[in-house]
Amino acid sequence: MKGVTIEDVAREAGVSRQTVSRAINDKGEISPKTKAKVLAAIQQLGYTPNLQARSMVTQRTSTIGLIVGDIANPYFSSVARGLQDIAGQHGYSVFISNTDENADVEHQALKTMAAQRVDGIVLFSHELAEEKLIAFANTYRPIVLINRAVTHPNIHLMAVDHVDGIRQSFTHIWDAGHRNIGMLSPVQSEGFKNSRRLNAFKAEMKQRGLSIENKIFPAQSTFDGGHAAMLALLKAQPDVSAVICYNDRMAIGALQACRETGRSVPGDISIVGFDNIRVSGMVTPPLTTAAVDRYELGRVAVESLLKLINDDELSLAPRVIPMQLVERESVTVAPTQVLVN
Amino acid sequence: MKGVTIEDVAREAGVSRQTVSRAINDKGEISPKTKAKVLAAIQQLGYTPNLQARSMVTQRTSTIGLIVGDIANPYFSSVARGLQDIAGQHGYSVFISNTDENADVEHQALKTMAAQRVDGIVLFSHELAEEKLIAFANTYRPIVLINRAVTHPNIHLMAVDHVDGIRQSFTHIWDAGHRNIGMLSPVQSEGFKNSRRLNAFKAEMKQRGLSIENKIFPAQSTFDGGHAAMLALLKAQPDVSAVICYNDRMAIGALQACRETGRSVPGDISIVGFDNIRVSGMVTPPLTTAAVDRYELGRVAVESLLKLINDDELSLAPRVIPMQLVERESVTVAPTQVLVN
DNA sequence: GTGAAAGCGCTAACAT
DNA sequence: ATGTTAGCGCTTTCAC
Repeated sequence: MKGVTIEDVAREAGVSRQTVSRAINDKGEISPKTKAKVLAAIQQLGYTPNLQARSMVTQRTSTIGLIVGDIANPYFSSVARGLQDIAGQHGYSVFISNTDENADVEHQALKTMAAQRVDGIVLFSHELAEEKLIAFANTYRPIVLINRAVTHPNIHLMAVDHVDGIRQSFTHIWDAGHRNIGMLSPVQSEGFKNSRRLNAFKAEMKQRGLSIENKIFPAQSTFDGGHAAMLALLKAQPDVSAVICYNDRMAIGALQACRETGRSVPGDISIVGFDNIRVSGMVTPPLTTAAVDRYELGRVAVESLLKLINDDELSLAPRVIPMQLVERESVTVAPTQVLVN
Repeated sequence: MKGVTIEDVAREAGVSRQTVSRAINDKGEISPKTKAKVLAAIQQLGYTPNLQARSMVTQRTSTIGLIVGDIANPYFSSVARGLQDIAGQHGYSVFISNTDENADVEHQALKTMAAQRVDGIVLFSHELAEEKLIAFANTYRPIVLINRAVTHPNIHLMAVDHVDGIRQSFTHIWDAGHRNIGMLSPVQSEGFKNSRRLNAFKAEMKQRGLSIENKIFPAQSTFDGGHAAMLALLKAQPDVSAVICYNDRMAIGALQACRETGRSVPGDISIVGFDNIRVSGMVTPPLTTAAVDRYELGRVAVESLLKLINDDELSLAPRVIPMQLVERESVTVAPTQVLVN
């Protein structure tokens, strides 16, 4: 970087540094004439204000941090895009950091953002211990925390309504007449104790008087996992007529399992995914799935963050982001089902 | 942010600011005892060094910029991930900015990065006028420019070998006995004058003595575009036996077109994609396609960038990133072809 | 309307 | 081994 400073501009324009500063920031009175002179000098020297130096005095960096599990995951990258667009419109640059959902890495990412003095942080965190998150929030503000409930004055909560997503999916297949319903769920792990989606499924089943006995098949939440779990479900429940999957990757694996075992989707079995990943519209049959507008999520997250940044006292109520069911072709009415209700 | 500074730590530990600095940066002699004392004070106060302030004096921000077309595009997000991982290992944070391949936005992104005083920039740029890029490079260094040839001492060139990718694809289907070969290409536009992939295809055809007359069908480089172009190709060349597509999205659209018109892939027609996007392994049939290791690309790009950052004098020779053909199931030997050669 | 002085938080260079 | 001085590039405050 060529080291042209405000001093150089001042000399070139024959004014003081302050005058240059005034010309740049358009505040404080300055005669149009000198302003033009300064601007010309800036142009000629190719001067770019040093934001770092500015932030030393303004205590604002015009920078925000986004911490995600993995930017290569389309879910996060869409959120990132929405966030960046709005941030950019407001003159903010954004740092992005990946955690792979590892507690230590999450902690480290937070510290780095703080060291960079970002003006605010949008955080996806599953693994970092609550007390550490709170300890951090005690020294930093504001944080927009997504899909996790940690109460703290410096943390603004925002969550996608997964429960409602499952409810919509369930209602959709229920209304199509399905009664023998299964679910492909993830395996419960250390850092993943309670799946809101699984619990929502259980609640829906219970509410309709359906037993969940032998209806829930856990596996890795991947294509292969979905494939294996579907095979298991098919074996245990040959008559299953509709399956709700934890996510689209599992659903696509399930599609594959159906194909291999000679079942037609949705002819023999209806399948519903969750997430609406890019592939979902391209598989055969195109997948019906519950979706969040991820770009919108990113947008909403920064907008709140920006408000929080601009008002130290502000505290926002937790915000719920709705889901919608994207109806494609993997669900149809139950074939020869006797409607019980 | 709680404003605890090096001064506070110094007071707490009963030493000078400089001593605190020494304890933090582990350089310059310092007695283990005082160092421990300082570290304790840091711990107690929850002090985080202000990187902005540090960079004012070191003239280094520990920050790099990545400018891509669209982070929501899996291609770029994978590159980003590779880049971030390596950058992170070296203590660098990364700013990411999207351009949507718009010249003005690209220019703006560059200026913003410069204003943030990032230590280096990895740039994907198609649209920015060459003279503007050069003008920028005159004031900023280093830049790693990917997939575009602009010669400048401050710009290090890095390009994926698309020509070789097409060559491999072509050779693959040629060796499988195909002779009636078509291509689905993008439409030539303002900012997109010469497709290296299309030119490579033409070259391969010519070299084998094949005419390109009525064999190249342009469309939007999307799923729908591929679908439409394939329909057109099928109409013009009912006997086409293999098709090379500009990218996987077009290839998947082509798959769909084949399905609709009752052609089996690869039974009747072999199809080759380009890019190896995530979906490609999941469609039916799984797509044979030319791939770059995108994570690797990001990795290699930062590694060069870091070298350049650490040596003002260094200048690196242009670097070519190889492609590999990922052989899946959309290509098979030509059915009833008379081998001419 | 413009300039001079002070200082943001830190480290490099030079004392001690 | 530790402290003191100066200054990075900018804006804020207060003179003029």
